[in-house]
Amino acid sequence: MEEVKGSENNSNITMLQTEDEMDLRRGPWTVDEDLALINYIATHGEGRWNSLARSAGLKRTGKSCRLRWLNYLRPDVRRGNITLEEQLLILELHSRWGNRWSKIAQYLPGRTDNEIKNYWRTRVQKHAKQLKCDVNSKQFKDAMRYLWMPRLVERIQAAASTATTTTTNNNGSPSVTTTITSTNNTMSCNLNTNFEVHSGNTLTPIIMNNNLCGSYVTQSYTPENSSNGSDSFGTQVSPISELNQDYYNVPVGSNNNNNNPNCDYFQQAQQFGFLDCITSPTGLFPQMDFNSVEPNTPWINQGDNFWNDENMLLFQQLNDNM
DNA sequence: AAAGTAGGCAACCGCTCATCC
DNA sequence: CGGATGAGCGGTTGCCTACTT
Repeated sequence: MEEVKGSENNSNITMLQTEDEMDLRRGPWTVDEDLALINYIATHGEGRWNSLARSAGLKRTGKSCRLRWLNYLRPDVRRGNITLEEQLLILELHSRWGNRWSKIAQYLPGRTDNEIKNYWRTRVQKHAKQLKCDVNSKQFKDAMRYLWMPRLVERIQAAASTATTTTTNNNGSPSVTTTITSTNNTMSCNLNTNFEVHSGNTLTPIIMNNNLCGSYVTQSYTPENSSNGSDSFGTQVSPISELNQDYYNVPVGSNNNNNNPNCDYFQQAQQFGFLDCITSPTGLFPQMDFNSVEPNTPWINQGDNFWNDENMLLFQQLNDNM
């Protein structure tokens, strides 16, 4: 469908519009339009979108050109499914900042705010719908933090354990060795980075890609202690995030020197220290043993069908204990 | 196989805020 | 100071596709 701005049914509006405005195109972009925009920006650079649209001969608003460029035509836009690592990062960053899509997008190189927003509105809200609760409710936030996000971590670990045993990155960075061992109280895992899970307590980053990145404080997470710093989403903001405040202001930037951009995301995630917050709170939910993970548990390859009977039961137990 | 339905996503709109001239 | 412009955000629309009936 190719719409032209200015409705025939609204003569008053039409009369007020200039001839150029009436010619403005809407709807899907054509290949020719894309090429025109790309070529113009390649020659003249971006910015000043309204004049750019006119100069490039595009019968589009500057706003439309800007959106098309930022969300689709930019060379560094990533296409394809949101990865597990990206999902994890989105969940955590949204828990901190709410619907600050643009800010969240800064930490997912190549992903646009629109894409993240769409992901949230379709996938995440679908989970809330399955649980019959509001996406902004404490109930759902707890489910995300204590069920969904730990599962994502485990799925990432499981995927890494099968996909990468010993690999060497093309850029010559240190090889990634993935080993998952599970004991009663501790699970150690190397997954781009190293960390440990301590039973019922916290997840403590140790080394970031063979670099010790700042000081990390191990802390216990206590859901009731909401007075100790919580954001608009009602989730815990750990002191670690304050220690690493610089990371908030320094977007990841490009991934052009790394063939595995997910490495960046997960590194960011751990730099935030958010993995601290997604293990079971001590004593409050002892039946949730996130550390005894079997690689072949049914949820690992079930895609979005996360809320199976088992997890629904856990969700119910979580609510009973909160 | 055809029709209906639901989900995903690109694109848009309206609004607000910041910056520049 | 005020207008123009850019940028960001929430919400919505409409198309396409996959799935279901």
